[in-house]
Amino acid sequence: MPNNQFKRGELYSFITGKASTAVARRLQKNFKLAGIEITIEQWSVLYHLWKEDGLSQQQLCDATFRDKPSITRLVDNLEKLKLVKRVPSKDDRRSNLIYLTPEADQLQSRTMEVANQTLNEALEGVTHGQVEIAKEVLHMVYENLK
Amino acid sequence: MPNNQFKRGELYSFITGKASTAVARRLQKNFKLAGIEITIEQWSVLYHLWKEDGLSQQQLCDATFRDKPSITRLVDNLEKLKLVKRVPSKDDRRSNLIYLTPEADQLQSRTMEVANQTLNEALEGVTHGQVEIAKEVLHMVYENLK
DNA sequence: TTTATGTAGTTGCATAAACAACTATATGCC
DNA sequence: GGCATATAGTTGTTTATGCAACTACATAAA
Repeated sequence: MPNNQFKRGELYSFITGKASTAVARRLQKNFKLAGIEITIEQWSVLYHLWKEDGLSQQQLCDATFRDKPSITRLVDNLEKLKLVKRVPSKDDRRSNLIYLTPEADQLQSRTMEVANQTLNEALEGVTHGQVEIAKEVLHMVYENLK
Repeated sequence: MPNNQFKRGELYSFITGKASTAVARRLQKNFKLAGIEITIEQWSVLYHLWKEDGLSQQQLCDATFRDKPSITRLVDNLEKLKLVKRVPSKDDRRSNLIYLTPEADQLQSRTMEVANQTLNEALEGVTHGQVEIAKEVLHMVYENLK
């Protein structure tokens, strides 16, 4: 079924490229326009900390689908920006718990607003039903490969 | 509609993260298992050159949705690997035309086979109709933000 | 023909990813 | 207790991205 192969190939390029790149760049641009000087990778870490503070680096790895070195360096950079603090865990001395600073708390509402606006831009003209199916497909792709 | 917001937020994370990361990692792993020693970014450039040889770097930018510095460096690395050659254009002396080497030609069939296998793994259990809708959504997202 | 403006490509800098090798601490078993 | 093994986090190296500044060439208008 060569025709189907070709169409799948297109999906492939969408999944790995075009759409996610476009979303990432627009989000970064909108952060900058709003005067929010963080990267989207840093944002993806803060996003989980805003939901629940004091996560370990390993928990951040699981939440953000990154490996340990990536989280080490993202936390390094967030610490440099004074947005988080590493606090050694008392229960397990190998482990750091990551806490938000007041500066990071201040950033939350503006940042989430920009993210929501960007999402609305991205999904303009897309129906709720289409979104549900796209989510299902992307979820199945993830489950197939994780 | 806060419930819908939340569900959109999930799509967001799928588009920018989970699924595309999983696909990229699996593809890289499968290349390595097959003894194909290129990165998926290099592959995405070769992919277009296999379709049509002698593209300019600007045409590769458009085809791969990368900026010019990214293509400059990908072509640098592909040249180091002796997979492509820069040939100055005679029509426009600012422009390089990128040609595949015999080594790159040799790589094509194995590489495309691995890519197709990986795509089949990724889409296992996903129907043709679902794929079409996911493509449509990702395309609209891209068009909304490009 | 000169000048302005646009386009192709390169370079420098900061951030991030994948992978491998490493240290330190915890846990489970003899 | 003491040893093997697992887990949390760090560091080094290579590759890649985004942005800004730059060079060289092309084109169009005065």
